[in-house]
Amino acid sequence: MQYWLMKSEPDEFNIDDLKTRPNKTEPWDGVRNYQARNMMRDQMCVGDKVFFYHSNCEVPGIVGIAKIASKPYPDFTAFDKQDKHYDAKSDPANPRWYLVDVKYVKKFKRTVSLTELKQCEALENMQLVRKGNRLSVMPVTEQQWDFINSML
DNA sequence: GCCAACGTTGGC
DNA sequence: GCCAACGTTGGC
Repeated sequence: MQYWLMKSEPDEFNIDDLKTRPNKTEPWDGVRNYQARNMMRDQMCVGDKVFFYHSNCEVPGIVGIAKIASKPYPDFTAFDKQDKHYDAKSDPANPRWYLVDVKYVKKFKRTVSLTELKQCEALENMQLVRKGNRLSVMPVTEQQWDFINSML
């Protein structure tokens, strides 16, 4: 089993939205970055655990835990002309973009803020705290996972 | 294959 | 709202 961190802008889709979805599950659509896609398409397995991260907001940070709830499958929003994430170059016969379903596990009692994460020596190699990092999906090591859970 | 121009992300 | 960092595009 692997661990991940996935970012979402809370104005668009936050952890409470995930919790109130049918079956507490939502397709993680709209990722249009190849590195992030490769991780979802090639590495994610059902049952992998995910830190749910709120970005581009008042207090950016990790707000809870989710898990991977489906195998990777083509991102259907790329085929929908009405959709904000429509991509004419994604051919349904040979899809360019993939996603997985993500299911709610729990919300932390408090947000573990980015500021706080940056202050931890144990996390200095984490991609998230590196300058200029813009990846919306990234791997987390078991050590990092355990450490962050111990910060609560 | 280089690289300038442009668009996006996301912290602050 | 600003802007640094980074990814993508497209001319050459």
